[in-house]
Amino acid sequence: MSNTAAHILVVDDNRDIREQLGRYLQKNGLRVSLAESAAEARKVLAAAAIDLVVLDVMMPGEDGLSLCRHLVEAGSAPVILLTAMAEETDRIVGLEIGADDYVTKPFNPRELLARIKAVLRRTTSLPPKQAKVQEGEMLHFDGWALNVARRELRDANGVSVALSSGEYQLLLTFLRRPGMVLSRDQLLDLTSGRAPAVFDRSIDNQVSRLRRKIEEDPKTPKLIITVWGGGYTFAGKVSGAATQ
Amino acid sequence: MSNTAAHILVVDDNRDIREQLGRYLQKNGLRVSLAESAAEARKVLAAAAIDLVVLDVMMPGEDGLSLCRHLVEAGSAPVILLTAMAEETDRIVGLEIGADDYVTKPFNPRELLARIKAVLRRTTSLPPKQAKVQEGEMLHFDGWALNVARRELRDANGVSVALSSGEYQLLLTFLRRPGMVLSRDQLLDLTSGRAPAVFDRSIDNQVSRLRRKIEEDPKTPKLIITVWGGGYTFAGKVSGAATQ
DNA sequence: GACCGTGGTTACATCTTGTTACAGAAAAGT
DNA sequence: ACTTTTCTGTAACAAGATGTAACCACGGTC
Repeated sequence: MSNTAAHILVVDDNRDIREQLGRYLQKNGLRVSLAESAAEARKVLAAAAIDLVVLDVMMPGEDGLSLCRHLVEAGSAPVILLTAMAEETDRIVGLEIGADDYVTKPFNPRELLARIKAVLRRTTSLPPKQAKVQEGEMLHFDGWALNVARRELRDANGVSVALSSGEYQLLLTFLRRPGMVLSRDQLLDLTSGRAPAVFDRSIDNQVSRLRRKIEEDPKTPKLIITVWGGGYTFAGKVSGAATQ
Repeated sequence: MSNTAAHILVVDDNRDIREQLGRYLQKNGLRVSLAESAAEARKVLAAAAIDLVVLDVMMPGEDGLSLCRHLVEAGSAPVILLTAMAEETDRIVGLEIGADDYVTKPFNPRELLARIKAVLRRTTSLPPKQAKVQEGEMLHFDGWALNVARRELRDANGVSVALSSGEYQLLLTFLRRPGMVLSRDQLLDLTSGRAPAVFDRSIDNQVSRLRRKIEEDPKTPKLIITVWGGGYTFAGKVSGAATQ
């Protein structure tokens, strides 16, 4: 869980609701931004790191559902829908589109807060893209030391080993998620943000190249372990891990 | 995302609800297990890889909320609560405890399905059951030592024996449930999450392969014992057993 | 433009795992 | 006890996944 308060964006065309809700959330320890339209919301999203969006479905101009779909597809932030309609259809549509939750108006702010926290708990339990690099952050594993800011890897004797940016990115991705099995698609997304091609073997190759540099015996890897049919996992002990 | 259907556990003391819901979910491509009490649910959870639990809050015996709390704390599986009460208090309590969502009875199965999918989408985006492997967790049995984090098996002399992913997974499954008789279907589910094929002998083969590596005399196994007509059981003494 | 490092693609050897087949073992039937 | 049926062990095979060398395109340098 992050040590800084989560940043919530409230999108609602009704000023009263928007501001009252904003105050309530702020009072409960959250950082809050407000937007009165989908267009304004997009601007905020582009300019700030938003952890969660509370979104009114019914708004003039661009529909809330459309913005919701966009957010989900882009994976930018989890969404809780506000809907004035008690009709199931709309709520279900919202969830099917991929909203993380919804609340019907009129809503109890305490309930909305609980739902926000529930969604955040799931969402932030595993970091999204990549956290910002701490100043001078060092990651140690199996005798190696990675200086994150300098992108420099040194062995137990302090000898520097050059990493290409792809190798660095891959290693960092592993070190931030030790013990977790990451699929090739996830690795591709996390290292380069690229979508997988049909027969994409680029990750396999990067893994092979990285192993050649950090494994004692690349033929029997002890650090980057293959999970057959699943991907790869980093099996080494990582210390100085970033609290992300 | 997994390539196999998600496995849902429905816990409700009302037989009609339980079975109707089970059928509905199954018809919609999910694998389903049923339990009529919290106690039964715990058994199923120990014996199968459950991806999500749909849980009635009000049940005789152990309260649903108590089981829910346990599940959330252990990180075993996400939970959707079923509550008969429309009262906000209970719903909020459920969310505050850490349930991933709730649905009030009487519920629309289609909505529940949408919610299940929404929760699974979040949950499976990064592997779930993957519970936190204890740092340096070691499992010892019959002179062997399995380092869980490193996926490394060593014999009494410290000689490392290479295990394939499947063998490791199978061994871990046994070690976590010593003395318990596990059917082939359960083992298949627990090791790979796969549903059994019609004449599925893959587990037999994996057992055979694992025996070849860890049994002194694979012809007369002492550790992985066949239960005729029942499955297999691990007969060795396991120490350093994990909280699972 | 030649040179170089990087990283994706291709190709092929190798490894892993599920399937099949058949022999043997255990239970059930007679 | 003998036969039949069912289940299990495992060798052999095949499909699919992975490791990696080799190749090539691209962008940056000099």
